[in-house]
Amino acid sequence: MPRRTPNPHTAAGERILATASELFYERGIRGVGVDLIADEAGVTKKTLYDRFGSKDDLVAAYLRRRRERWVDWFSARLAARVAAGARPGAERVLAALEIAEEWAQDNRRGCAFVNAHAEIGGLDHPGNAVVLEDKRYMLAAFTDLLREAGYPDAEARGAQVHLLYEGAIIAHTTHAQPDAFGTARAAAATLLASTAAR
Amino acid sequence: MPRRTPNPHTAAGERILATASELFYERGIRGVGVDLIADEAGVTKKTLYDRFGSKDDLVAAYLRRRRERWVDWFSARLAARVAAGARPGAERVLAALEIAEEWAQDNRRGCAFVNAHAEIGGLDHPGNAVVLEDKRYMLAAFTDLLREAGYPDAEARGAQVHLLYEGAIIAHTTHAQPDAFGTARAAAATLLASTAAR
DNA sequence: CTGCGAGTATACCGACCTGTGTGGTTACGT
DNA sequence: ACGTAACCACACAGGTCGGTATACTCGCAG
Repeated sequence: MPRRTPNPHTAAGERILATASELFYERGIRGVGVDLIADEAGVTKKTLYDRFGSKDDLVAAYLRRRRERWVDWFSARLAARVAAGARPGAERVLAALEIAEEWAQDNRRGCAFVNAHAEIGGLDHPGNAVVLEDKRYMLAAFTDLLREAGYPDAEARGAQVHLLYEGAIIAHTTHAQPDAFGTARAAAATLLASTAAR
Repeated sequence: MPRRTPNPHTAAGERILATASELFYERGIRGVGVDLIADEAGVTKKTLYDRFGSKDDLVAAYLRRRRERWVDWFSARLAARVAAGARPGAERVLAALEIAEEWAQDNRRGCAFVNAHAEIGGLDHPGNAVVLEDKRYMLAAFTDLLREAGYPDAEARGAQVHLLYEGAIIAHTTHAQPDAFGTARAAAATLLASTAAR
């Protein structure tokens, strides 16, 4: 066989992915058909299938793209805070949670990976790996921030902060708590102060 | 008008709701058609629409049923722990998190309300109210547990524990953390000890 | 015994779904 | 100038979606 899915990185492929990304996030994966995506992208279904092979693969590409964007944006934003004087440890963790809140303001449908995981039934879906990748990345981000500050229990505390982060996204998106990220930051501050005071 | 959706509480209606509840949770709301539900319940589509009016209303009924079941099970389980000697405050909060973990073991697709919220696009969907209801209930459950123990900052600490609870469910179902609920309990213990020690 | 609600079976509707196929056109590199 | 990749337009397949319609049977309470 030549190539199963040749190379999506063409002008039309880019448009398809951009369109699909917005539609998938806004209306849900199952709520969007490939016809609509092709139409909105100004492309025929033929081209879509030539570029991406299947809807499932397009979904996986969407998740990868979204993850890429988030990682770039998040790390750049965090680096800026570091450059602006955020000291290692608690200060940087709280900054990370502030950045997450900032992002959540513009993404009212919540975490794309949680949503995708909810919509994707089968475990064999090519998108599931990306979902897990994202969650593990954020977990590692928090533990790394604590480890670099010399916290002896960076693993444990990082995991705890990670739960606060995930919970805040849910509580924010479902409107369960009006100031979910503020709550998360308060909790994180207490947790990290408790360690530092030891 | 006589009655928009007459009365779902008939023998067939019960079978429909039971079948729909399992299918909706296991395969996702959008992943299940009304034809399948009717078939599995041994009922015609006519009957299904006579009982529930629309798929959206059936979805709302599913969420209400699921919430009812969870509230009953959770509160009974918690009452048993109280009867077994769990003291007010941290002990009961940790017990609640243990109960949630127990429940999560048997519900591998995670929180039905989070999943539903992810699948339901429009804010006008009759199921959205139930989702919010559940989240607010669990938030109140934690704050109540702390208030009854005389915590001065029951509101704030309860909200923080609620985030840990929501985060643990996400981290557990996405396999982001192997022992998400253990992590949540450790964090909750630290938070509540921090208050008590003050 | 009669009236009625509940449920049955079957067929249908228009719209939508993912995916495939056949051709024709444009643009670009060699 | 020629080949090739990318793209277009159009049509179609086979199936599912939510929802409706007609007409029949059954059990039971008045």
